[in-house]
Amino acid sequence: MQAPVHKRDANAARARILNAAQRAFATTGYSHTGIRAIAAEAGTSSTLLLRYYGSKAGLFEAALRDAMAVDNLVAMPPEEMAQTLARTLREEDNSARPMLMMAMASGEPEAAQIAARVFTERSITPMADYLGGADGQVRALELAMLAIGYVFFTKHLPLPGLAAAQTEALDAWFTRAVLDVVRPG
Amino acid sequence: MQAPVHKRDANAARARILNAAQRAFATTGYSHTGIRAIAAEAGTSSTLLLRYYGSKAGLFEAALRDAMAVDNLVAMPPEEMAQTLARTLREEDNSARPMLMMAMASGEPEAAQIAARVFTERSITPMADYLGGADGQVRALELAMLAIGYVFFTKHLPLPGLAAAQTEALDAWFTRAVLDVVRPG
DNA sequence: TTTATAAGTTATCAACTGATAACATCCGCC
DNA sequence: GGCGGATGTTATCAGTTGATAACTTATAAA
Repeated sequence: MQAPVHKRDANAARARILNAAQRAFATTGYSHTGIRAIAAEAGTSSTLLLRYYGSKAGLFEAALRDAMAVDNLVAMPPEEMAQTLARTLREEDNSARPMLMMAMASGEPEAAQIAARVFTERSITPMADYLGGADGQVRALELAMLAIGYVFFTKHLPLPGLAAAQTEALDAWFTRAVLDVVRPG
Repeated sequence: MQAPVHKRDANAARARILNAAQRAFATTGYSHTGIRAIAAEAGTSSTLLLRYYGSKAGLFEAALRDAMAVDNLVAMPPEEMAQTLARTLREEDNSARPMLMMAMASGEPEAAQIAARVFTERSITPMADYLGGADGQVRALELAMLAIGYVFFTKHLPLPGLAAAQTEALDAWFTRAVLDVVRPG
């Protein structure tokens, strides 16, 4: 047999696969990302990937669930939370990754259903609890709409002719809109 | 040969194909919509479809370009325009169709590039001209972000546990946000 | 009436996809 | 020390996809 590149370590392999999947799904989309490509990037084979995660959809769910977390956000005071949410979504690609995965996968019926469920569990619900009140869930959804819209047109779709000055203005508008939702009135 | 269902009429066939494509792309997505399925729904064959539109991507571009138009909107006074934009996006499925097609197709590199180009030409630019001023384009993009976000979570992704009362509250917020962009200050 | 061409069909290809079966090998436990 | 399960690999399948070639038939102009 061909000498294995990595030492035998199932946990490490699982982690490598999960990481490769997150990157791939967020950049190439769902149906255009083959399990062979993910496995290759993780330095293993598609068969092993399937053994660990059951199916491509299972891997997608695991990858999305792992990437999506608002724990650090809901530990901050409201104003700081809003600022941080807007800033991380603007600057760090990793923060926008779950949103990108959702947007990318929303075209595939199977993946879209998974995305909706995971997003509700891991983002909407905790954020609604954090915002509190009778309209907590509605406001969490408003944040989700803003976030998807912003990520969609800044990171996801390569809009031709989007100048830097416009990006700055959009950033300012987005931050203001998030603040208005978090701290209404 | 089998008796043709329709009389020979190239224009009619083209139109049937375009219509079927718009419906299919907006509901099933891009990669999950086969040209065979579109052709069948149009009562013809995939070969004819390809002869008329060159390729699947070509058909997608034609369908999107045909569906996407803001002519009626930019003929209204601002306040009415905002109200109409929000209302049609809320109520009529046909109005949200271009947005759905964009959201669905954004996961496929090829289709996403087409969508970005067509959307810029047919929506962003005319809307920017309509809004006018130095920040016209930025405000047009803000509207686009709001629209995509709203459509995404109300029509596109089937979020489990989204009650009617919440939908109403979201509609109100969305309408208000659109108005704030169109008529700032 | 003849004929060129547009309109439409059937058959088929080559590539890729997710998934499965069968096989090889390393490592911990008794 | 050897045995069994976990870890990993290769080969292969069956289905689907977009696209093309080759073939028919209706229609409109000369």
